[in-house]
Amino acid sequence: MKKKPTMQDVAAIAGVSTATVSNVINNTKNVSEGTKRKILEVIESLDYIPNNLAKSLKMRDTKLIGLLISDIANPFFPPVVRGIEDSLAENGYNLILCETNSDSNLERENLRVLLSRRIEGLMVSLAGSEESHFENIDTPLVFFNRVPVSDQYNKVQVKNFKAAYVGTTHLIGHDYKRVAILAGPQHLNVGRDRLFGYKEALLESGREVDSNYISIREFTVAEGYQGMKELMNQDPKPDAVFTSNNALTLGAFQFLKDAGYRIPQDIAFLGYDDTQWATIVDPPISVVRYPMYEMGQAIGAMIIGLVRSRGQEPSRTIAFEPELVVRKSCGC
Amino acid sequence: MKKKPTMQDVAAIAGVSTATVSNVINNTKNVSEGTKRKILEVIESLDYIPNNLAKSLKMRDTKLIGLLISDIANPFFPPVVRGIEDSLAENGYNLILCETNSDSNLERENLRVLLSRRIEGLMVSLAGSEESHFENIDTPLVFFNRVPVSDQYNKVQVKNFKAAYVGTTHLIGHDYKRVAILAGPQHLNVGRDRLFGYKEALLESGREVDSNYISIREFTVAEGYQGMKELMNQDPKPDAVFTSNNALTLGAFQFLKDAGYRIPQDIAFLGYDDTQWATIVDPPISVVRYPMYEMGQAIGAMIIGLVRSRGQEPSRTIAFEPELVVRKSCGC
DNA sequence: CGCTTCGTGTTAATCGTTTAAATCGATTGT
DNA sequence: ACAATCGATTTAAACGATTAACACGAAGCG
Repeated sequence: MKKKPTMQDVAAIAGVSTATVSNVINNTKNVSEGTKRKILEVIESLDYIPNNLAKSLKMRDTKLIGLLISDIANPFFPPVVRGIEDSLAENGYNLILCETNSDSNLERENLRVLLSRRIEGLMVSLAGSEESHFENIDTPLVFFNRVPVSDQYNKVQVKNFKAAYVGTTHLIGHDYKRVAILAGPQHLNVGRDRLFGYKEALLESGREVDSNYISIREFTVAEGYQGMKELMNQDPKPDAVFTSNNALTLGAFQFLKDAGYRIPQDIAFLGYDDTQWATIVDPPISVVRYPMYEMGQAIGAMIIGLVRSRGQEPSRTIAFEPELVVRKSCGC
Repeated sequence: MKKKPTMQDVAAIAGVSTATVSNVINNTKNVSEGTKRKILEVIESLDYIPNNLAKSLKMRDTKLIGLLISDIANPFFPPVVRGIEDSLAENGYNLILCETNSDSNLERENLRVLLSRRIEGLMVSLAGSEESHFENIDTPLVFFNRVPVSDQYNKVQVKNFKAAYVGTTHLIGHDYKRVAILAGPQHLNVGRDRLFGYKEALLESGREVDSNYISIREFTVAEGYQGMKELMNQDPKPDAVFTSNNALTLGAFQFLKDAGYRIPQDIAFLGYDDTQWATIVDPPISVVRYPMYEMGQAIGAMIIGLVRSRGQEPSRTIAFEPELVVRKSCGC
């Protein structure tokens, strides 16, 4: 692990100054063919690779963007991150990934580290309802997925309200009488908005909102399983259910299978977020879904735009439309 | 987006030298209570965050580790990356993520960028069979998943041969007569080794290797679908199949469902890599699986170890054992 | 009293780049 | 013939931290 060669070394061997070396590397000034060739030879022979730390320090840019999410193993994130990465790579930026495990304290710590690394922009899916640590940072910021309410921020969202509204309306439209929902934590925008959408759909079609058919749960598979079980303990049982998150969908479906319920005869089922498995299970699951890869691209493009415009632009919000994919698990 | 305060600023306002400021920040020398408090106050009031670029430049370390994979959206990676991240975070390192899209040229380019960022270590799942660009880099290096053959490198692998061997043996043991395999690209170690394991299992139990029951495919869902279709066109049809990768598993299962085959009556099915959906489909799929999160942790721990020991240690290989999870899709 | 020791702080060089300003021949125009 | 111009290159000052070496007054000691 010997010391890496520097621009000094290259310059000395080539018999020129570092300024000239810098100029051939960056094509920033005319350098005569002769010396240029000589320098390139030396670079090659030394395996010289410029030190970007020094460059960044001097230039005050790092081409580094931070990503702060709860858990990459949550199936929602991978396609989104892929889109982000593609978008950043296209523009010569690199991604530095931090996971918060949905812990706001970890989030705050990671934020400090990222800022000390002088990231040029940051993309965040909030860990929890705490968001004060983002208040006065002067680095371009884009929230996505779990976003703060304040509209002083840039956001890339999905239309959570609409997703639940459309899903629930579809179930009502197919004449299910007792439509239940597995809802998420109410301190998260994604939890709240989806529940509102569900309620609104019921009210608009003249139904009553019956709290017995609302189960508020953490976004985990185990909670989905348990929540579904409790919903099926109601009397009368619900005849349709909307599960408002991918983990809840998985858990709920699991329970219904285990307990021997027939879908959609005993209960109609509408899930959240698509996966290739959704078409394979029996019956294929209807879902409300979003174009995750495209969302990722949009997030990446937005942060790049902000970096380029030095954060001068007013805050924007992009909201993606939900798509209802009807398969066999509910009326069609 | 005003200029960020520097240590100079802090020092000037607090009426001390930068040396002293540095010393209170890093707890590296005795500083009297009074001045320490004063300095901390100034830091607080300025929202001063140290510039890690400068620190890294001077200290010659970045606490940055690179990760080079083909595609985070491949379901194999997320749990592994989670394990890696946890392991790195525990030791104060950050992760910089690059995707190669299985393109060796992109891989080489990304490698250069990462090296110029002076990452302290690099973890790689190879893009293809080209690996020469890793030959002379003097940065600690760990390969995983898709690894080079040479044992001059550090690797965290799975026992690919054994996985296929155990799986195939299980199928043979349950008296299936015509065991087929959906195998992967033969220029990748993971493709080759799994096919070898399959063949070896057949030979050892006195069976013949029949190339009609071997379909060599790219690792994609579409190829799995197509490959399974062709296998079922053989006469006589195979009565069992081992799909040697998660995407192939998905595609093959999809085809069998679509075509109306009954599992395991018409054909026994053994998949690769576990997912929560595997227990939900009908019938629940038997699989050969690995502890992905733990593998990630091991990868992270290994690279940290190498960084700490300055790469003095001899090359090591850790190989994880496959686990056979028997569900309803094949003899049990 | 003179000498060492100790606790606090400061000075200034350094890490590896970039770049404005300066330098230096050679060429050009009149 | 002489100033002006031009192209190629060098000089040297940043960027924002760390840290060895040093400075200085107070305290300890025989």
